[in-house]
Amino acid sequence: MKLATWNVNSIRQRENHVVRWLERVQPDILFLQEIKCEAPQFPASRFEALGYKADVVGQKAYNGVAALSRVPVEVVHTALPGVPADDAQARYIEIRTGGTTCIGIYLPNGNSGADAGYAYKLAWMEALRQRAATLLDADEPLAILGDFNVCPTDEDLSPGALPPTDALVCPATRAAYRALLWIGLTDALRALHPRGKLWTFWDYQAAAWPRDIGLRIDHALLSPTLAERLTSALPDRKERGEEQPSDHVPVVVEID
DNA sequence: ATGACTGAGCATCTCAGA
Repeated sequence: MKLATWNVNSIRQRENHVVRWLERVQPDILFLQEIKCEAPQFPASRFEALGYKADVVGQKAYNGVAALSRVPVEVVHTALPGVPADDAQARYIEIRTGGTTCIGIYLPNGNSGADAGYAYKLAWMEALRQRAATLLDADEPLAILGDFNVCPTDEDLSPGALPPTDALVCPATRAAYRALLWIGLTDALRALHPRGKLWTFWDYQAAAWPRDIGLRIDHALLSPTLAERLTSALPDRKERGEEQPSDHVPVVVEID
């Protein structure tokens, strides 16, 4: 099983990139983030032509997630259980394929909206931890992929790329990420590549890409039985060098 | 030489991203 996640920074701007990438990599499921449109504007037919069904959780202008699947899936949730029902932000999609639960997330950045914005990020992370714990208690396979907006350690960003107070790196954010690991999830990329740069994001500004100033903020977390069968896990750096790229690249994991 | 980005929207600027 090949699972992938990609923050595309507008699906309408990146439609052709995603089509070419699906043809090249052929994942079973690709989770998308920041599609930045509502479901009717999502170019589902382009992907259906390649054999991928689109399940879309959209909103106007901001956020928005989707799952493209070439295997049979059923949608279980389109919002994160435990987040207030009046939250209209499209950041979560939970699907099942066979007995495996796969979740795609776009975790709040936390740098905007002052104290309330950051509190929302932490509340969202705690709700995700509780949802994951519930699913792990059922002892069935679970994978969570997406843009977590967390650099888990100092090895996950170029030195000086962000101030230590930034919502992507500050201690409370990292503690909330570690809490996801403590309940039994495995960080797939670090499980196979414990050291070194594994950037998944390069800012558009300040020539970050040619200087290789990046962050690792897109992750794949696996339950124990999936982690035991993990055979590869890498960001696809090639995509950042394409014309008009997203600022994120895909992350791909393969499970035997 | 202290520079410098991208996208959506009701838009000629603001907000958000990270």
